[in-house]
Amino acid sequence: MENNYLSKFLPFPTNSSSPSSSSSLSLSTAVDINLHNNSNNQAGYNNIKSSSSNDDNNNIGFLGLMSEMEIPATSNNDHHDQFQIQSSNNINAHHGQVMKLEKRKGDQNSNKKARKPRYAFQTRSQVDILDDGYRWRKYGQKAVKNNKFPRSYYRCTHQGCNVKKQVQRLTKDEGIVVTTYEGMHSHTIDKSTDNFEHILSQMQIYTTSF
DNA sequence: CGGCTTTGACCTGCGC
DNA sequence: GCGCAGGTCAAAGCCG
Repeated sequence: MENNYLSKFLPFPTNSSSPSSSSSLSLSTAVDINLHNNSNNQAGYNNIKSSSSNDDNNNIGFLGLMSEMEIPATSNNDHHDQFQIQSSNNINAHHGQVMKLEKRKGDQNSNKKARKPRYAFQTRSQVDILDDGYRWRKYGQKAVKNNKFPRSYYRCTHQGCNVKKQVQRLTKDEGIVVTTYEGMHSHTIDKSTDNFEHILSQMQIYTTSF
């Protein structure tokens, strides 16, 4: 049920499985989720807040999700390139950078490559890396304008899986971590994600009608 | 030794 | 055209 719903938005299969073991995260209170199905409905993003009314360092509040849903395969429009997280901080997770799946040398055909949808999660957490059960390799880190925290770039290490994610902490609220997923995992979870599943199970999902 | 992180260089797109 | 910012590469180093 919820999992099905979630799996619609999450960049990974949410088939509940994988029992026990540890991860670095814990969750002690319920959190609210607000799912936004694309669109310009960014205003609501600012209104998302965690119901866990505490700032306990160990708690994770899931503050929101934004998604850039499927880009019409045949669309030739470029404006899809612009992906923005808008928060009170003006995080700009933007950028229609063409994915360089191959070497950067002379992109032979100048076709516009459609970008994969990206999903941004805001979480309140002490740790930057949410243990979602997949294995990630960090491949870059960049200073971000107007943000004292760098943005980190990760790629799924599973063979043939091209999923990427970016992790960035807000300047204005250092407790908030924005994780942006790009692409879909084509495989099952690599390691057990007890706690993450726990997190998911405690999420309260709010759907807004558009 | 293999897997991972760090980090500077490089590439690309965009705005002026 | 230039400069800036975002995104990626890849060599070097670290660690178990």
